[in-house]
Amino acid sequence: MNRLASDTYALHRPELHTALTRGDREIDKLMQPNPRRFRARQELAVQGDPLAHVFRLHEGWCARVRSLPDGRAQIITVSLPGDLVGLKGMFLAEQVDAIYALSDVTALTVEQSRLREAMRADPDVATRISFQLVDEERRLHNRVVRLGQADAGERIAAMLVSLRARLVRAKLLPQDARAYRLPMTQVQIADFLGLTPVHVNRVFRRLREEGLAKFGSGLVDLLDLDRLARLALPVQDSFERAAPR
Amino acid sequence: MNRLASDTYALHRPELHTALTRGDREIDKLMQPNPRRFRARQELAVQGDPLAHVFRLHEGWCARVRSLPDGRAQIITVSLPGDLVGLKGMFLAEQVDAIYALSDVTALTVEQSRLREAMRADPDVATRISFQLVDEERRLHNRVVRLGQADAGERIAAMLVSLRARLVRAKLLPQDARAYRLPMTQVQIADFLGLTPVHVNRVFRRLREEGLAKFGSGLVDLLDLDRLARLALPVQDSFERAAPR
DNA sequence: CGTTGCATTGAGTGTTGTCAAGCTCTGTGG
DNA sequence: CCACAGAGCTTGACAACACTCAATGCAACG
Repeated sequence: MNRLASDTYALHRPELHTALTRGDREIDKLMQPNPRRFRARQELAVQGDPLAHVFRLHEGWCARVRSLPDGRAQIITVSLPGDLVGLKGMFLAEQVDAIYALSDVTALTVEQSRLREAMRADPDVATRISFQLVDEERRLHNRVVRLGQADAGERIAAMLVSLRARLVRAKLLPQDARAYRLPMTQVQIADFLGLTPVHVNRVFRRLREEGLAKFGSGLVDLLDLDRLARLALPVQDSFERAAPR
Repeated sequence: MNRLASDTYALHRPELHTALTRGDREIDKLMQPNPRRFRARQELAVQGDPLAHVFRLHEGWCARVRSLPDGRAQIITVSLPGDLVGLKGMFLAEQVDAIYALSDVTALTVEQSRLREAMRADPDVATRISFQLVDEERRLHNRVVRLGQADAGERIAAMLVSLRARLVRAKLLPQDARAYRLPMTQVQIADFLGLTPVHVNRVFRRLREEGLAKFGSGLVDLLDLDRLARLALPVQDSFERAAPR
């Protein structure tokens, strides 16, 4: 079954579409049949671990976390179902970050070496992998812009809006959905945005008071999506999206 | 002539070494023979431009800049001689950032379409390109950690130390060099680090007063490299480096 | 029912930003 | 040779956004 929706690659080079679609399918074929399961708070990969395989997230969210010796921590990226996780490890000798389950997770796995071989044998697989890397890079660029320039309100608005957009792209939310499950604590959100939990909480309150969004029990409701989107830095990521699946 | 030094890929998967070396050479063969020249402050690519080719920086530095409608700007990455610039454009439909010459620049170019074809035809080229993307991603991860967690002093120290390391890796500086040309104004440094120029200046003064570094006329001198490195967040990028060349 | 993790709020502090002025240096034109 | 303009650097005084510390409430869970 091809899980790739027709417009998943929209806004990217159309001439790559067929190669990407096929490459994606080929990668799925390489995956080991039995998915691995992790509970929330478990680590899919440990900081320092060489990490022998690549994951395709099936259910649940996970985060790449860098912990500093003094206790600070930064969540670098959040991965959603459909994303390929751990590609970087195919090329680098060390795993410098932990990969952490934000919720219960199921994921398919493939040996790094197998995927590397497939990449050499099949140009479509190579294209698909490069595409995933480029897409992550695009999101990281946006993230750098926001961490560098946005204040707390803008950061939070941007996060809420862009996660929603990714979920929609990944067909995990209907086009017009306004609420979604956000399986992150305020502490984790703070680590993601480079703020303190206390301040995240205050901004949440403000958004609530101004009728922009509602929070509670792992759910967000973006009451006024337009104003939130305007609050978020006008960073070009209306097409922020999860990896195709 | 193979400009690839033997240990350029050190700390990365050794089994990739030959593929990377050969892929790198093949990419060089695709480059158009006559280099393009840009003056400092000129744009190699304009925000919005579709950007038809990929650059290999030969001399000079350039920066990827995102400008916001309200006047804020963020320098997302800095590229040094040897780096491949504009790979992302091979996959994405729009150029959302400008690429800006920080100094006078000469660069070789290759048509995007040609490089894409080579990527499909030659697995080593694909490996080399994926490697470059992974390497950029690694640096972006470090950047996110610093923008999220580091204070002004840590950010500046990290920048000085890591640029030095990249120059050394690219063989543009001897292993033990302490001073180097930094072709960026304090305003540009501020935009790179997400600080204000005024504050950058204050931190520079502090570093000067404490005998950690000296600044002047486009030159930095890292007087006390050890202490600077300790000041910088202990982010694992002692192997921060420019792309191989 | 304690305990534990998470959310919430207040009061006070501090790092960084804002505004504004003056400085140095360089190049240019009178 | 001097006057001037412009770009970049430097500094001070003040304001603000975000952080720290601390306490409380509130679930979920053993």
